[in-house]
Amino acid sequence: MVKNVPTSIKDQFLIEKRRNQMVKGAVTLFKAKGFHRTTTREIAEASGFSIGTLYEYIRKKEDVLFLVCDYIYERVKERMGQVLDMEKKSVDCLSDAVRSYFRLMDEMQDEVLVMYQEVKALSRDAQEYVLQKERDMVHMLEVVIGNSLPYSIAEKDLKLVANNIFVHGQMWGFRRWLMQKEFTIEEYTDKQIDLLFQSLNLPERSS
Amino acid sequence: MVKNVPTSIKDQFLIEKRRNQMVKGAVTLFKAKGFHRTTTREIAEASGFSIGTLYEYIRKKEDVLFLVCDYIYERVKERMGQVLDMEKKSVDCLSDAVRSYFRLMDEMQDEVLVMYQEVKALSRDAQEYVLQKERDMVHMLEVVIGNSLPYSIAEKDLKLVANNIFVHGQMWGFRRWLMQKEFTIEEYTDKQIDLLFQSLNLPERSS
Amino acid sequence: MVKNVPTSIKDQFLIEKRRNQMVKGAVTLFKAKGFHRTTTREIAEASGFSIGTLYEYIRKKEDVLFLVCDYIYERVKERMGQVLDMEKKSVDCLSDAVRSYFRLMDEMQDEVLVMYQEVKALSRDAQEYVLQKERDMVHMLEVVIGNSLPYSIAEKDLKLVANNIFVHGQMWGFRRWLMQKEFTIEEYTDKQIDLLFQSLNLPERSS
Amino acid sequence: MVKNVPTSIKDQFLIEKRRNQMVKGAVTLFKAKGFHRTTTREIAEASGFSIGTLYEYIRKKEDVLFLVCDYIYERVKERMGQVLDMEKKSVDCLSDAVRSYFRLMDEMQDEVLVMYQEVKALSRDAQEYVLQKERDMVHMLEVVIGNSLPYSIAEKDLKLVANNIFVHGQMWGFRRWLMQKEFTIEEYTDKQIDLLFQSLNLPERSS
DNA sequence: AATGAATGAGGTTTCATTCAT
DNA sequence: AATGAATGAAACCTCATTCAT
Repeated sequence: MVKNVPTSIKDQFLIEKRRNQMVKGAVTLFKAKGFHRTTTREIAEASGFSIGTLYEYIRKKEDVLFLVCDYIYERVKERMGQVLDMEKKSVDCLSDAVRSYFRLMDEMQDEVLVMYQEVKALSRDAQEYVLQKERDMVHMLEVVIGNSLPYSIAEKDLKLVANNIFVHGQMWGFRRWLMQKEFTIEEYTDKQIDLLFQSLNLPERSS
Repeated sequence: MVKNVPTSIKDQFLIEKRRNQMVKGAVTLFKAKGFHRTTTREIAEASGFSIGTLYEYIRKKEDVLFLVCDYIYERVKERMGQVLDMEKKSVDCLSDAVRSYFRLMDEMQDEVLVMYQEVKALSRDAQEYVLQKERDMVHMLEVVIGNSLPYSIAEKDLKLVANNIFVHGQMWGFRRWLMQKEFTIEEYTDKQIDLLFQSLNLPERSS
Repeated sequence: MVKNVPTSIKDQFLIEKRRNQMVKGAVTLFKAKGFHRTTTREIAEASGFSIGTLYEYIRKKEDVLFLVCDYIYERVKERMGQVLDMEKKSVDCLSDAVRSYFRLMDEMQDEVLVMYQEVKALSRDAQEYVLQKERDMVHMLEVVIGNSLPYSIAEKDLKLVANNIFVHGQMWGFRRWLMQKEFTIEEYTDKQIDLLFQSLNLPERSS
Repeated sequence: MVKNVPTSIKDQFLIEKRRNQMVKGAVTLFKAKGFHRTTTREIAEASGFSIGTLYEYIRKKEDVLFLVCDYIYERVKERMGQVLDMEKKSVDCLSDAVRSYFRLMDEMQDEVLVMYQEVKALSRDAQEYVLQKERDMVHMLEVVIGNSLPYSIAEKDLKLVANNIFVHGQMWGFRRWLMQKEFTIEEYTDKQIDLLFQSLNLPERSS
């Protein structure tokens, strides 16, 4: 399930460290100029090492983008996992999960925006990999919703609701110019949860 | 409000014709390879004329992308206008509008996908122009919703709901690999309208 | 049997002209620095046009080398053809052919040297193509020898003798530092023909 | 006359050992991909040590090629010396020498091919050195021929015949695709010796 | 109006070599 | 002696744009 980017470096710890530098530098650049307008030299510079060193840790420019995408999904999965681990299966759990997810999407706005706009620059393979990660995440939401509902719900409806929540979270980032002029992240979260609960016939949150 | 792409050609009719050829050819290419990976030569070829001729009708490659975006929004606005023109202000009007909008998003999937993935390649100016068009469209939805509701609703809630609907429509296209394996466009539309109506406390649709 | 190098130029006459410029420029450079040490920019400059233009007439640097090889073989085949066309089938015909071939190898020394040292830089495909041309040329020599001999000779012996002659011709060029200090091309030719005739038990040439 | 490649290692025995590893690995690689397409990293790996270590035993990549060429000539000279040492000066001696030389060329095919195709990648200095070795070897053949002939022969003719033999030997390797489909090494040797003897007016070999 | 040959800036990637450990 | 991470010059190639015909 893990797709490793080849490297000629042997020190695993160094790989980790350098690639983190890369992701950090690259996200800033991609956000500002997009993947295609960013040169590999700029990425190297922003990462704090030479172009030669950059290519010791990746094979192709595309690998940087893949690393960025991977980084995002790893973070999301980690966070979602924390919420899911909580064993209490109640309605509160759902609002907590959504709130948690939205907060993460707010924190990782830049990364999400970048990923949203640039995935299609990845190879078919990498796109498929990223898509699977997305499916996994939506599935996590499905589980939370399923656990939280006091009644049973059709599989398909579950899927749709989960997808809606998922997209609403990303939308906060990728439609920032439209949403963030109107709402704070708290307002946005509250209102979306209200709408969600209403559409699911759940009791008003006490908040 | 209209942003014209300069050209050295005098014959207005010819401009229209050639640019339609361009948009058609370009969308196919952009969908397949993305804006950056598509060359101007390919666009010219797909449009049925030479690279020299292409540059008689645009100034820069970016102009082609702009023309594509413009084309999409023109179509959406036109269609939404038709729905809005209907004077009856009832709940049915809302479901009709959403249904209509979703159907259009289904028809123009490719164009929407392209636009979604490539806007950031436009210049600030053009992006601002496109963003405004999007605001206009969301506003149209706000009007429809406002007109349809039997009760009054806060401005902010209206905006959020309109944005949700807008994104749900696009989501059908840009998350096609996830949605279209699960639903037909009719199912998707019905279910989303159901959820929408429930979240708005509107009576179940009869259909 | 012809392996065309793709180009984006449509004017056939122009292709011919530009490629001749290329071959001329490239041979000089390859002779001086070898294929790998010669840069595409140098080739473009030596050809009298820009790097961009160079790449309108070829796809890869390797194509230049292929064009050079092709040029040589075309020339040799043409010249050998002239000799072979002469219908008189006598011993003189053989010495004429060898003399003719050696003279050509002398004229095209640089090209032959280049080809000798650089064929292995070609792709498998191109190498196969070039090898076939070489087989063709050796076969032409076989025919001349066969026609000239007053007695019959085993197929294998014919092949060996033809190969020897062929290599002796090239050797004049690719071992120039050793041969050309010792002999003039006339001396070299005369002496090789003497040895050849003796080994074939043919009467001493009158010359 | 010996041209030493500088190194920072003191232990002479180690130098010898490591360089043998290098030559062995390098020949395989050069044969497969040519000198220029082979990277120093590959050479190091094929030699069984790290890139850092490689550079402890050579100064520049070219040194590896030089070492390979040197190795070949050392072997040839050694073998030819053995044959020459035999004091009997007869016609048999000539056919033995040729046979011996051809056998060596067969054994060292790969090395000879590599050297043939890559000498021009050496510096002027190294090329001059290698050329001198070649002159030495041709001269050894001249001596053998001179000793074997029952009549006197002009210096120039001697030189030419020696050169022909020399090239015929290498030709077995560098024209392998053409020769080795047609002949076994024994056939090839026999036939070439036949032709040689005939051209020198020597009696048919008994064998 | 239409064509397509020409241009060259600039992008990605490779790889010989160094040097601190 | 051995290692391998770091470097950056330099190579190949692409492609948006121009302009003479």
